[in-house]
Amino acid sequence: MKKKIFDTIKNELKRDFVLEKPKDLSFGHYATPVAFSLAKELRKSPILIAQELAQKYTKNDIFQEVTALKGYLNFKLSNGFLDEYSSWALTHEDEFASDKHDEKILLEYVSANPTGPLHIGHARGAVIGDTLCRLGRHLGYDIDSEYYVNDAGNQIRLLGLSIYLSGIENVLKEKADWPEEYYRGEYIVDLAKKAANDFDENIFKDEKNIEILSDWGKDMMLSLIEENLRQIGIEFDNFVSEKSLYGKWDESFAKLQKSDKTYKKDEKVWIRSSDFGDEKDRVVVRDDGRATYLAGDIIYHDNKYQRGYDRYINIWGADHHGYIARVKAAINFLGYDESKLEVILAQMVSLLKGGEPFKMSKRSGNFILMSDVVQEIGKDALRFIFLSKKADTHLEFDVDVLKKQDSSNPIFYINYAHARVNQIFQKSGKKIEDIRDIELKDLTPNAKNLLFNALLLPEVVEDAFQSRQIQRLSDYLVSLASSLHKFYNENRVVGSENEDTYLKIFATVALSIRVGLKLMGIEAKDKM
RNA sequence: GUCCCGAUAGCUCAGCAGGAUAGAGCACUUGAUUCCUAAUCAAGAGGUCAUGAGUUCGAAUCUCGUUCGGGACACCA
Repeated sequence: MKKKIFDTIKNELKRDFVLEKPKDLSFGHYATPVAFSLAKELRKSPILIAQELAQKYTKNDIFQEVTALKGYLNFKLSNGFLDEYSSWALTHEDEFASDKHDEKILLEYVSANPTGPLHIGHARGAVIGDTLCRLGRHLGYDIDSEYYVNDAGNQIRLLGLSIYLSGIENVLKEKADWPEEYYRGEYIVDLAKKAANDFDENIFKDEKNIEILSDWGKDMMLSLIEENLRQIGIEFDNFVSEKSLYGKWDESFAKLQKSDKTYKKDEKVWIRSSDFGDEKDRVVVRDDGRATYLAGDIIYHDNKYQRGYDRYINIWGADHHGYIARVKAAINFLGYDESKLEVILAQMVSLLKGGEPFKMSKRSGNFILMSDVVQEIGKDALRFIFLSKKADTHLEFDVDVLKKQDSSNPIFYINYAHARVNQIFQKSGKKIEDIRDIELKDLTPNAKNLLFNALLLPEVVEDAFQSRQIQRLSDYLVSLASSLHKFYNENRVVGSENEDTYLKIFATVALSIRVGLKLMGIEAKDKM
């Protein structure tokens, strides 16, 4: 809708301009302050310019009225335009708010270490990533989602060791000698017991078995993580194992060396990441010849770029921010365009319940499990809360609020609007097919504005994806639901002379809510 | 010390490449139900947009400084 209007206006204007929505719909549906920027060039008052411009749009099917007010140019859409669009949308639900784009995107998210179940912080990145994926695909982007599995290195050995020691204590009932760092938490004990069952108790009697337990534990954790993800409606296209890429190190390393951005110092190999704003250069190969953790990411990104996407999006926890510069540097040194990589940082989450804040820490064992929160408030509420706040702000929320069944709980409020429309249709005894092609006549300003709001979904979806600001979609749905509730309270639908007209508008509202929620991974309810 | 993110109503947060009178929800006060679910709606009250300067027709929004809060600063992954 916006695109069409933009083009129509541009046809006359023949220059770039900003199209915005006025604060108050009584001004118009769209507006532009273009006269202000023209004022300087033309050396005329913006008020006059706006008046002259408004004249140009008198003959037009899309606009009912174009007016100039205090220098602003306001466009009021015609009933016919909105009506036609509404009819189309109601018969093309799957295509509504969709689009076509050519870009191929690789979206990497979650990528939590397979050393424990997902905690609430992981869930935020997971939900944001999954929703971006849904939005992008609906808009016609070709997106692959990917989970990078850190299945090599110390933390995996630490997992095996933790299971091993836990087995000694909890299965063999002997005293174990715990090192300073190890994984805590119930799940380690569970793993130890399961290991005793799957293998044999004797596995805890020889330190050589730690390696076996590491590998086995990693697999167990990965399938637990996949199960956690399924709980909130997330499935990945690919899982890429860090370990499996290690064989390619020589190849990637050779590319790096060609760039003359590597050098040897103190028997180690460094990359000049400080050229890219990193605090200092980083070691990629230690003096004993072993590659560092960064090497893993270098191979992985080499691998990603070899697969030839137009754009790469990584969603990382905020604690990884220091990593962006060095990974981008490495990508550049490998000979690729690092600007194709976009990193979204998901900030920390604090959870409240009864006013008590929890801090989470993966190592300490007192982190909040995502699955516990899902159990408390359900998948939909969890998804919604993460999608209703900007990724880059710290988020604090109270689980008790999301359990409430009233307007303080936004997901409930939206669903209620959707269910309400459904109930009204049932009362009226009509179906969408009965009213979707009728002509809307004599629309009151309020009815027209409600319809207009419902038809905004496509541009909101586009904007939410392009700007990676998903909260714009959730905000929109809340305000659309609010408009519906308001209209419902002011107007009787069933039995009124406007019944069909209102049903059609309501159906359009419900359509936007349903499609919008679906893109957020939430199924709209027909009944509360 | 360096870097990243933030600071908007009592609380939790929006504010869309600067634009019309600063928004929502919660909480608070008041009102609406013989009628489609009042699980809702309406009205009221509540703000020096942390702070100082700059840019310009115009700043919550852009730039710089300051203050406060959170986080990150491994040859660990």
